[in-house]
Formats: sequence, C-alpha cells, structure tokens
Amino acid sequence: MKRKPRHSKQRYEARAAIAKALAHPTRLIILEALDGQEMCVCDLTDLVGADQSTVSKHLAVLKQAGMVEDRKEGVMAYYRVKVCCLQGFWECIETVLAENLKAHQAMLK
Amino acid sequence: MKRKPRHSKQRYEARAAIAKALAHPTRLIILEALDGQEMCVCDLTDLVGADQSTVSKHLAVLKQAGMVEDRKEGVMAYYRVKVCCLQGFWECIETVLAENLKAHQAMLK
DNA sequence: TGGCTCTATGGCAATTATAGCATATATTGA
DNA sequence: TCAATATATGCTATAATTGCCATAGAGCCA
Repeated sequence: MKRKPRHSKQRYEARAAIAKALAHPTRLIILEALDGQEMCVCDLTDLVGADQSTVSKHLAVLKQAGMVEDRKEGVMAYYRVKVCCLQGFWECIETVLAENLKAHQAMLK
Repeated sequence: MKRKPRHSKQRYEARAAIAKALAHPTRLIILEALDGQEMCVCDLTDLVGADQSTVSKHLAVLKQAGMVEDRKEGVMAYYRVKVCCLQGFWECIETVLAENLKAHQAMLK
C-alpha cells in the first residue's frame, strides 16, 4: 500500500527538533537530574562534568525545544523540567534497548 | 540538592542513540508510514521524495537503532516497525509542540 | 567602587550527519 | 546469458553539532 505523509514537512521538522533535543547523553543526564526538582547551572555543571559554558549551551537547547524552563534568582539560574511526558520516553527507550540487547545476544548463538 | 548521574555514561549514550534515530524528519515520516504495515524501499522512496540511496540510509539508521526490521522477498526489501511504544513518542512530542505554541502565542500579546 | 561569583555568548576547531551521484550486488525474466 | 529492476554502499561536498576557551554581563558584598 502506498501512502502520503499525513502531515506537513514543517510538522515533521518540528517533531524532529524535539527528538533532536533529546539526542545527546549530556542532555539526558540533565533531564533526568531535573526530574521532580529544579537545579542551578552550577550544580548541573558539577553533575555532568563538562565546562560550564557547555552545560549552559545544552540547557539553551533544551529550553529552546521547550523541555525545560528557568528561573533567575539573583545571580543564579534554576532550571526545571517543563513537560510531563518524559517518563514515557525513558520507558520506551529502555524497552528498545532491552529488545536490542536480546536480539544481539540471540545473534551470538 | 546535588545529584550524581543514576546510570553509566554508556547507558546515556545508548539512550541518546535511540533518540538520535528519531531526530530526523524523513525518518519520522518513514516510521509513521510503517505504522501497522510493512512497505518496500521503493514505496518509501516515493513517499519521502528523496533519492533512493538516501532513503536506504535512513532505513539503515532506523534498523541499527532497532526501530525497524526488514524482510527480503526476491529483489524487494520490506521494512516494518519493530517497537511497540512509538505511539507514546508521538503523543509526547505533540504535547510539547502544543505547549510551545501556546507559550509562543502568549508571548506575542 | 572593586572584586568575586554565576551564567550566557562569541568564536574557533574538530567531529559527525546528510544528500545525491555513481556504482556494486542480487534477483528476476526474456 | 543479458537486460531490467530493487536495494545497498562508496564517495564527496556541504551543513550541523559539539566542546572548550575567552569574555561579557549581572548581581552580590565588603
């Protein structure tokens, strides 16, 4: 059966942009750390062990994608998760990883 | 509160690799088209309107990530979705997009 | 005011991703 | 066998991503 894309090119690009924001290990660490709490850039920098400017840029990517929002308090910037559906992401990704592992092990036999 | 990453670096890289496979509009079109049915490369090529080799490479990316699997029948290759949790992905992404749109509209006022 | 801290940004180099062309491989059928 | 079709793979040019350094801006406090 042949098909046409159901949505516009722009729609798929917007969707891909969201997925792209999730497509970096450091940003996944950040999102997980922000699960249920806010943290400042300095603590996130300690957490991921990269340069502060690098962390700041990752946070900008997440913010641009609408995944997090920030709050300024004095000189500090506190970030928190803005979306509620990340749990489903993690579960799905873990499912895929488990499947891949299983398939890989089966292939070794 | 300070935190340490809950998982290993490799774990986050593996997760990011899955997300990365979803981070391209063409691959999203393909996955959506393969929702509930298998399709050959030729029809997918028509669908996305790119070079056949480009589509083949996108399919290789999705296959490598474990999102799709293929079946060879004669000279044809039929691909189908291998994971069951994509619906949650689409819904979450649409939720984020809707939130972003709302926030953007609010900002224009 | 001046120094200190925290965060964001500009710039650059290195790496990675992407697209299409050309081509290789494999299957089918005349 | 030969031609035609479907798919996969090198290859190259281009674009995007990433990390860190240097630095700018802003708040805080002596």
